[in-house]
Order: sequence, then structure tokens, then C-alpha cells
Amino acid sequence: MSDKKVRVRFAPSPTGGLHLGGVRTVLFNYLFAKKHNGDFILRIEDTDQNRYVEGAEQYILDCLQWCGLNPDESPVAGGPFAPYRQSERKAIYREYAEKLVRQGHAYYAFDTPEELEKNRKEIPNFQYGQVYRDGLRNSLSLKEHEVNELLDAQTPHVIRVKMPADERVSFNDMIRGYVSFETNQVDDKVLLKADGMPTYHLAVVVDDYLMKISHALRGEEWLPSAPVHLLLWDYLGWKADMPQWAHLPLILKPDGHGKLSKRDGARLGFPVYAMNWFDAKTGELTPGFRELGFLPEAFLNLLATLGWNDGTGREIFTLDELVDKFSIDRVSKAGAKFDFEKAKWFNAEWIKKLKAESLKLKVKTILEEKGISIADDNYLLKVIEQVKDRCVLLTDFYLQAGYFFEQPKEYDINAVKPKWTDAKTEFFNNLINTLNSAESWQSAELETVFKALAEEKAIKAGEVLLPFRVMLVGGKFGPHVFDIAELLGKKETISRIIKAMAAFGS
RNA sequence: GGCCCGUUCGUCUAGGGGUUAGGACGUUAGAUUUUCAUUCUAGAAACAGGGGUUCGAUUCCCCUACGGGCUACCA
Repeated sequence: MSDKKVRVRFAPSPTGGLHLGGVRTVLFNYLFAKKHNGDFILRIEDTDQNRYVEGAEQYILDCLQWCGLNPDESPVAGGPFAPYRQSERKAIYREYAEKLVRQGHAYYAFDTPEELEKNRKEIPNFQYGQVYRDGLRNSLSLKEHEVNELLDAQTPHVIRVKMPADERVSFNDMIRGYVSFETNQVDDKVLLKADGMPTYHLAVVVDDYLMKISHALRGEEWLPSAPVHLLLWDYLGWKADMPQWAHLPLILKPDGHGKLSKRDGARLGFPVYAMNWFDAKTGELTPGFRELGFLPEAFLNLLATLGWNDGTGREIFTLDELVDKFSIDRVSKAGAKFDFEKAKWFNAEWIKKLKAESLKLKVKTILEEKGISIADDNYLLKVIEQVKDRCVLLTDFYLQAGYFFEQPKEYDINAVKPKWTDAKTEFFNNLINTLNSAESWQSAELETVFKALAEEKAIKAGEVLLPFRVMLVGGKFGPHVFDIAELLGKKETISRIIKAMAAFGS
């Protein structure tokens, strides 16, 4: 690593929710920056007015905050290179685009979208570049006075980069190694749109330069446009300051093939966004990992190990540990299919790993959303400790912990009824009395008392254990019954037995 | 179609000229838990194909196949 300060950026466009691939790109940028004591910058690419969605910027900020990947500089945090919203930097881009035109590396193009559309339809393999640019309406093909007239008349136009002929552009990708392109194959990308907004190609170069970005980590889908960016860095005279590139492998659909997309979530039954995203334009709600019950620690962890590993076989890492272990040369080249089962495993591991105290707030929220009010935080802590090993998602706490706070609304009758006998009725009636007179209320003692009574009534403990569980819990699940009874307390336990007896219809 | 990138169990991956090709998820079987889950043990499961180079190739090279990405006044 050179002694130049490491500065990386993530530049999402506020056109929708934050995708899995997006979060992973942020994460890798963040890890890389922090690993080298550098800065992580958030820039907003809000230059596409057609696709811009109100609220998306805030949503992205919220996602990053949920994940704990807070930027050092951003439209909100501010910073020395403000503004960080590209729409607010419009004038800057125009200046550089015009400079490129003056240098002869870019030109004005007056073709309308309709004309271009027609060409694409009629000419096979049409591309605005080497082969066809002379036949189109631009400042390269038109006479100077014609161009000036068009410009004076405020004719809508774009600025396109002029790709050179017969050159080979190459660079060394931090992940892929040597990559090279033939300039003849690359088209003259639009740099500045007719509305004066820059395209990604111009903006990324100008902003990365101005914001002193040292390393650019982005998705592999950007690889084909890398030569455009490389050339721009060169033409603008900034070659020496060009960041080092890294193109991250894509996250693919778990079935079939292709890049994971928003639609896949609904189709395959798992989220593809970090958090719920409500699109105000379409009125559509796309579910997120957070609301499904994922811990941010697990979410980050699973994303980090999708395409990266530390070489030891270890899979569970905290964010700090990831920062410590991260190394760009251990990022794999091949795309990874997303596996929701493994994602859930990560979450289960994290729920087990985290202390009840760390889970408390989130569990409390989930229970309260289900209408369960929590009066005693200490009690909640004990409950969480009891059940957290059996939860895969945070939302599982409703099923696994809910009965500690309210009596079962219904019982798994089928588990009890067929084997119910008068002897059992008698047993439980006796049990109520026994428990009523119990002096202490400890799990182990309750178990002793319970079993002694069973023996006295000549009933196998196993015969009444399950009914007892169903009385307290409502179903055939949960921790050790007597631990549950202990937590529930004397009064509540007895009350549940009485209530259930009635429900069992005995 | 063109260009670019990629290819180890079903999935995520480790490895790397000579290995019983390792781990994890999932799966199967068993143990423990008088429920369920956890936990534990064991099992099945992979180097895309063809040519080189080499004493030896899954590993290096080439070709093919397959997969993916890009090919917008979207990012």
C-alpha cells in the first residue's frame, strides 16, 4: 500500500431499495478503508431525474446506519468535498466535459433519442463510435458553422467521449489482475446528458479525482466500461492520481442464473433488500432482511463471506474482526449464488452468540409489535436466555417467548386429548394442590415434586410431562418445562393448569 | 451477434504440480434432550471436456463447452 491516504466511496443512486449486492459493495469498501485507516465516503448519484425516487436517499442512509457502516463524509455528515450529491455538482461536470471537447477528446452530438433508436433497430451491431460517428449529427461530422448555429439555437445535445482508434487500454485489477480492452470495441459513451446532468462515466471520474479517491471497489458489471473511465482519467490529465480498481464478483440468483434482482425475492421467498422498501412511485413494498428478523451482525457477516474468506475456514466474524482480517486478494473472482438457508444459519449463529442483553431491545420491539407488553426487563432477559438458541430469526421470539408473557390462546389439543385419562385429570388436580402449598419455586424442586406425585399416582412421568408442557406453552416446544414453570411463577403456572384443564374438556 | 469476466461437492468455498481434494450450509443416519430446538458422531456428495507441458496435472498453457456481465441521454 502506498503512503497515500486510503479513501474509498460508495455512490448509490436513489432509485430504489438497497440491494444485497449494494450492501456488499458498501461493506467491502468500508472494510478496505478501515483496514487501512482510511475514509469511507458516501456520494449520492442522483443525476437520473426519471428514475429518482423521493425518500430513497434517506432509506440508503438508514440501511447503512442499521448495518453500522457509517460514512465519514456524506451529504448528511458533510465533509471537505461537499456537496456530495451529484445533482448539486452539476456545474462542475459541465466544465470538465467542455474541457474534453476543447481538447478533442469529446464532441457535441445532436442526434435525438428517436434517431438513435431507429439506427439501433435498422443497423445490426450499431454503436455510436468509430464506425458510425461520421454519419451522425455531431461536431465531428458537421461543419463548424453548422455546429455553432445548432449550439446558438439551444439545440438539445449531449457530449460524448471520442474513443480513439486502434488502442489497447489495460489496467491491473486488484481482484482480477491484468485486464485489457480494444478501444475500437468501445462506443462513444455519453458524458453529459441533454439536461446538463453527467452520466455515471463522467461523474465517477470527476468526483473520484476531486474527492481524492484512492481505491475504487465496485461490482463486476462495471468492468466493460472501465476503459472509458481509464481514458477519461488520462485525457483530463489526472492519470497519476487514478485510483486502483477492484471489480467485485456478482451475487447471483440461487436457482437458474443471472444477477440477483428485486423480483427474485418475491419469487423465491426471501428478501433482496436490506430493509423494507416502500416505493412511493409504484406503491409497492419490497421486504427487507431487517424486518424479516435478521440481525445486522448476521447480515453483514453473511455478505462478507459471500466472495471472501480469511483462509482459515472460520465463518463467524464481528465487523471489527472483518476489518482486521479483510484482504482484497482473498476476494474471489467468480460470482456467488445467494443461499438463503445459509443466510438463516448465520442469523441463528448470531442469535446464539449474542448476549441476551444485546438482543433485548430488538426482541422487546418484536413482542410489543405483536401486542405483548413487557413490564419487567429482567424477566425478559431471563426469557431470552432460555429461548434464544431455538430462534433462527428474531421474529421467532414471538412464538418462542410469547407464552412467557401471555397465556396460550390455543392448545395443541391433538397432542394431549387422544391420550387423556381420568387418572390424568386426577393427577393435575392433585398437582394444583401440591403446587399451591409449595414453599419454594425452583425448577429442580418442582421437577422432584412433580415426579413424586406421578409415582404416587402410579402414572409414568412421561405421560403427564407433555400435557403439562402444553398447558404452560400451548404446544410441543420450548425449553425444559420446569424451567418454564419456574420463570412463570407459582400463581401463573397454577392458573394455566386450571385454564387448560377446562380447555382439554376433562 | 460483438467485447469482457469467470468455471473445485446441490450451494458458499479451502487448496494447489505428487493430498484419503479440506471446511461450512443443506441433506441422510445415529446419540443426547421424557417436547421442540440446540449439541455431538457418522455418511453420501466436487476438480466442465479435450489437447499440450511434465516422470507426474485438479493445479501451468491452449482450445472447446458452459455460465455470467456489458452492449441506454440507467447506474
